[in-house]
Amino acid sequence: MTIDTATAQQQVLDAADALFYERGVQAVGMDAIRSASGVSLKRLYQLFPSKDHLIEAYLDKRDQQWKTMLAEHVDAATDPRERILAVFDFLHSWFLEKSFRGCAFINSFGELGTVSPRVAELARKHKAGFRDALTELAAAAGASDPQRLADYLILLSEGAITTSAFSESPEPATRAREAAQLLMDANLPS
Amino acid sequence: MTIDTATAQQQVLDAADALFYERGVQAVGMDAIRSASGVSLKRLYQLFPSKDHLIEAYLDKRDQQWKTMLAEHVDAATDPRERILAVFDFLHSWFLEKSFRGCAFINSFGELGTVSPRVAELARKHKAGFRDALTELAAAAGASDPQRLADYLILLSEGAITTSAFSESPEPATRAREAAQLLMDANLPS
DNA sequence: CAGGACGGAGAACGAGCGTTCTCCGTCGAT
DNA sequence: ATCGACGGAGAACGCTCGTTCTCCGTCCTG
Repeated sequence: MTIDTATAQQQVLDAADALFYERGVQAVGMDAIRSASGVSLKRLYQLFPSKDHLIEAYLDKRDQQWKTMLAEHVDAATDPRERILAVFDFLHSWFLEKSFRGCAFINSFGELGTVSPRVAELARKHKAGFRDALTELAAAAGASDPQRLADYLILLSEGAITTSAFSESPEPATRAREAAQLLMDANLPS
Repeated sequence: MTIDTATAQQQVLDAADALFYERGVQAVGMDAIRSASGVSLKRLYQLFPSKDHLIEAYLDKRDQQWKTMLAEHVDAATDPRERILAVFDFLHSWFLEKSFRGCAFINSFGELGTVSPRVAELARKHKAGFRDALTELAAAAGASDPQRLADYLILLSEGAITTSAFSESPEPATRAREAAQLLMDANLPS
């Protein structure tokens, strides 16, 4: 049976996403992706000329997904402080996913950061995007030094992500939320 | 020339430590360790029966080293609050090392956490040790809920480690130190 | 001095990887 | 109905890896 290009691409990307995220990029072979996606190797290499291309597409997809889900949580709140706290509610719901295995960018960077400039760049871009979003939220909440508050929030978020991945518990998100509240008390007016 | 067992073991472990940490465990072959250590493959396998054993020894070494350096920084201070802040001074000096590449346990866990229970266990043990140390410091500082304060400090520390690894800057340590100070103001008496 | 245990250098082996190729069946165009 | 472009299944290729083996020189022991 022949599969049309768009859905084949989708199936490959979905399979790659699940496998790369669960086992790490290096531990997953192209054969495993072919089996999981049901797309033949030949077609797979027509869609993505090399494994590196597929890894990039995987990270791109993760970045977009992450941004979308974050925005959904944040935009559900209107009060500026609540919008900041929504970041940690987002993390909490993320940590509850059965497949949660930490941040794909941290993991990939740990694996390939020194050897693949492209992966390092994508990881940095992802984190920069997060920092920009937090800075904007901090500014909207009236922080006198939005970048500084954003940096604090980043530390809590990144810490929660890795701690939750290790402990296999969503609790770090609620702890981070508490700490964020205390830091906002110290860094926001009234 | 023949090398005595103890120094051969040391050379292998040093080479493995440098290479594993820099490039990740999976990306480094036994041949690279043999070249870097100057110990023949045969002897290498007498000292460490498999690569897995060597990885464990590498993580053990990192754990001990890390604990020792942390203790040195903390014990240089006497005031309980200063002893907590010394944790972040330690991180800062660590981040300044040219070879700094994030936390070896986070990196290894990202690579092998799902496939090697031994690595996962060692990583969890390392982090548990850090948490115990912070809890003790928080208790000594008179925190009403030492575990809670310790959890906040862990989030800041882990966040600083990964953020610094990404940004290749030691600044996250000073930001984490600031945030820790604010959180201590909110969680410690007087 | 003879024998043998040991270590070094690196070849060898079997497995797995990323990537390409072969073979064959299908299907649309003329 | 015939031809040709295309896709699927998976074999094949070249490489690298973890691990073992072979060969040879060295040095300690009697």
